[in-house]
Amino acid sequence: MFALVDCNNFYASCERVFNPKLNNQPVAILSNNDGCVIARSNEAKALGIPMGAPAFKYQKIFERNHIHVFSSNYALYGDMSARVMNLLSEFTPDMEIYSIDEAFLQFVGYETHFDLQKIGEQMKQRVEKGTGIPISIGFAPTKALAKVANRIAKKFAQQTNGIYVLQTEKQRFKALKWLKINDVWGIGRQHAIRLQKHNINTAFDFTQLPDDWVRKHMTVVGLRLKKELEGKPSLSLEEVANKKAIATTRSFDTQYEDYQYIKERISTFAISCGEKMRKQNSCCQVISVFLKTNKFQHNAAQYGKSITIKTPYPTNSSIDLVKYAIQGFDKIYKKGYQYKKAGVIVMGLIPEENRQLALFNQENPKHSGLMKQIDAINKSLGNQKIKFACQDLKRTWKMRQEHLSQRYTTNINEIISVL
DNA sequence: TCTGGGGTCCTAGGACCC
DNA sequence: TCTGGGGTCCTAGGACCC
Repeated sequence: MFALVDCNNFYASCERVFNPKLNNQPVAILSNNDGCVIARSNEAKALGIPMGAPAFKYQKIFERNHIHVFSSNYALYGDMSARVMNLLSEFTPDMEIYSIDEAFLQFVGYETHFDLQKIGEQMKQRVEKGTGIPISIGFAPTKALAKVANRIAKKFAQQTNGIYVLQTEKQRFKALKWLKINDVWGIGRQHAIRLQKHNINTAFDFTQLPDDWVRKHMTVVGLRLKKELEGKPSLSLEEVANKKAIATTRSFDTQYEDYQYIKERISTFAISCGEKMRKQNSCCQVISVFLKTNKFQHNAAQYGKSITIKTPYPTNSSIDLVKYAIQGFDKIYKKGYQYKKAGVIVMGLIPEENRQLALFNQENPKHSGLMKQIDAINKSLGNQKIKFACQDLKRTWKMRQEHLSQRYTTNINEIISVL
């Protein structure tokens, strides 16, 4: 059996742990740059704040309804997530951290020997007592059905108390007939539209389609999903943690045309990718750079391009990354456009220790030691203490974060105080 | 004025190999 | 008349997730 554990309104719950006044109050969390709403408490959902709502359009509604608005505080959410995951891992060695607020747990052989409902109650208690974060749990024979069970646990929290075990065929039929097709995990907007055209309106309808049709229109991904919903496990637990691609991309505070400005941003993004790679001991073999104008500015000239560059040898040296990123940038930058967003993505990641050496092109052997020192200093003295000369040394680029809460759990100066 | 960021997987098609 | 067969690797683009 699989369990899908999901933190309820995770970001909003994190804010509430350290600010109990927010309990039973509407809370909304904004994306980077305070752009749009990416998380809502139940109260905020009830007030009709949709996911992805642009903050500036909803300003009045926030005020009128006394909605507590926060900027994203990833230092806090990331740390709280690690605590939740840590507690969950006490219950089984087989765990896949699926996202910042979700994990799949596998219980092999438990169904005959243990009462899953009881285990669920223990997990819930442990996490809520240990972190203050409320969770919902769905148990089922496959991952996709565990997702369904979790949805039921949450939707009917009054009856389920946040835990639902989906085990019998009767339960499965009932659940699939209840679940709308566009709410199925793995069915996005495009597929939902096509399926609805064919009069497929529930998860159950979907499982009645012929395999060939699903395979043809939705590839093996769709077919696997169908099997999963039928109760035949087709997705396994994926415990490996290392990422296959790493990205640093940002929207700018406003539009920029200036070559030097954007070049500095690209350099900083490349350096950030280097830091992230070194953290997981990876090197990249490919680096990709993109930039684009503001797609919402309909009367302005639009331009967007990306370019992919192979590095001559696998690297995670910020010095090299900046060099190749700028080479790419020079090729795609065009004068005369108002740029709003850019990014650097590194791909083809391989473990640092077994990289293939090149015959003629070698990484400067001094880089690796240098990077280690820079990382160590930045870690102990604060991020960005050491910058590269290609970065803006005077101005510190800042995201708009007007409603940021404290880093209660990761910074000693911002620890909660009791008066 | 203001509209996020970071991921995964799959397929088709082209270039290339023997 | 008939012009092979079996691969790999890479990339762009599309779908999806949180």
